[in-house]
Amino acid sequence: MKAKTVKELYLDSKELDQKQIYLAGWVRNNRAQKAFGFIDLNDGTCFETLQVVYESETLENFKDIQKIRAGSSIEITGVLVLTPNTKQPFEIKATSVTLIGDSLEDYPIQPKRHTREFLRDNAHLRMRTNLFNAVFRVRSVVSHAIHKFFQDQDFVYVHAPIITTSDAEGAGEMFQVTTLDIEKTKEIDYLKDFFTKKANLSVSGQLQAEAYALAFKNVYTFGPTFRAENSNTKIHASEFWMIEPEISFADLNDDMKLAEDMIKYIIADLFKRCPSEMDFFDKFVEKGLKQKLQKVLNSSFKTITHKEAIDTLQKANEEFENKPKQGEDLATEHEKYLTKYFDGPVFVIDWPKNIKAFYMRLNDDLETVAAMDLLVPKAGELLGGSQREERLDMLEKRIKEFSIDDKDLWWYKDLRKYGGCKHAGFGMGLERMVMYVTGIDNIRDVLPFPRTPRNCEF
RNA sequence: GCCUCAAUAGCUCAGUUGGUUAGAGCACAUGACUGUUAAUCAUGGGGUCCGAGGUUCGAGUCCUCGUUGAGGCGCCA
Repeated sequence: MKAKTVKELYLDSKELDQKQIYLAGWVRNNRAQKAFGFIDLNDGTCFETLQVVYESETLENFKDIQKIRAGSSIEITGVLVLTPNTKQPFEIKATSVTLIGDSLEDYPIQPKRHTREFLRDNAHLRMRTNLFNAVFRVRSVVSHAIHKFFQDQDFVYVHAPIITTSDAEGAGEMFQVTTLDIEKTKEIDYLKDFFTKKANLSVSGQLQAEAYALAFKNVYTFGPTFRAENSNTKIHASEFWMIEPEISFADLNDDMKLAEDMIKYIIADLFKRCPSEMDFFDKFVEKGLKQKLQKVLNSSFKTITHKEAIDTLQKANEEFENKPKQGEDLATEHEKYLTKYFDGPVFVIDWPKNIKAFYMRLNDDLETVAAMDLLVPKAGELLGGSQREERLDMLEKRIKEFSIDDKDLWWYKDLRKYGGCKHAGFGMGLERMVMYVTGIDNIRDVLPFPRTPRNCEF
């Protein structure tokens, strides 16, 4: 008999009524009574569990089945029975239950509430809980939705290099990559290192994506990103996944439109494909989550300039620890106020040129750059992007202003010499998107095995 | 990197002003129970009170240092 999955049973329960079923999975809970008992079985194919009923009359090994502990893997055959008057729409009346892999007495995942911290310490087991099962299925579905969104519009998926010798990306501290024996090397000579120069893990694939955009028109990257900052917050990790689309013959408005369309596409797809998971988050993680996301789907994102943002903050009847000032960066408390004030995602555009990266296009006021940050509650800066400086003379001027060593940027400047055009792009942290749509407020709980300062277990 | 807080049974926690043998619920084991669904009930086993030092007649409790974790800020996606 071909094995069924729990998901298939839920999809076809009416047709399968009274049919013999074979399937395998893991025991979430086992409630044994004198002459019968109930097993909640999850096989990983969907959020729901399947209730298996076993009875002493029909099962020779009834006494053994009663003792099967949570976490054990089992194989069962039985008859599907519709049960419209109970909590679950159907169940399986077992004709055989076989223990495949026992779960020892000290199994950490019990049918009870655990703290997120404890489950983080058990990252190899935590996806067996309702919460993390839902989180990591959603992470997968969001990733797929992102690919669909771009591929359906003929964007080319570019695998940006993970090792780079360019130090000019300017997006943060980098992890060094070397084959030198650092325990034995006293004076470091990079000419003797693997790449004959100092190499690091990439903090962004953007510069390389620009090169591909100027051949394929529209491209995106989607891959791991590494940041070595000693950053201890709920929204930072040392290893995370980033999506970086880059679009040619496009300006900042096109860029913002793309970001907004993408976010709405992801949310709509999630509602369609993960209704059980979204119900669970709405009920147990963030009350009102679904309504919040529904509202995002049905409204246009707000846009304000950096100057207007500071004005709003200065007029606010609120004591900020960091006083908002024109020409200066927004502090976390400012971002939080703005998202609350606008009650939804808000683009902040036209940032002072000195606090943004060298490659961002200078606006006609010569004071601001065509940059945008999309702020959302919980995840903070969900994505950030800009129109790129396509004018070679302006770019070189900006590189000088930032005192950047541009010897590694020759190829990047070439892109302005040979068929350059206006282009734009943004970078979105996948984890921040997953946080936003699930209501989970710690990035360590949306990464399969999170890497943060002092933590590289598993 | 800075600041604040925390660490007691496998898990979640209580533990009074420093005072006898450190408790509860869940989990686990044994038993009871004819429809449970975080089942229920009874009985039982289970402790390096984070580590090292110190104060004291006496430390889970007070002090110092360390480790780990959490929250906030900074940096960023």
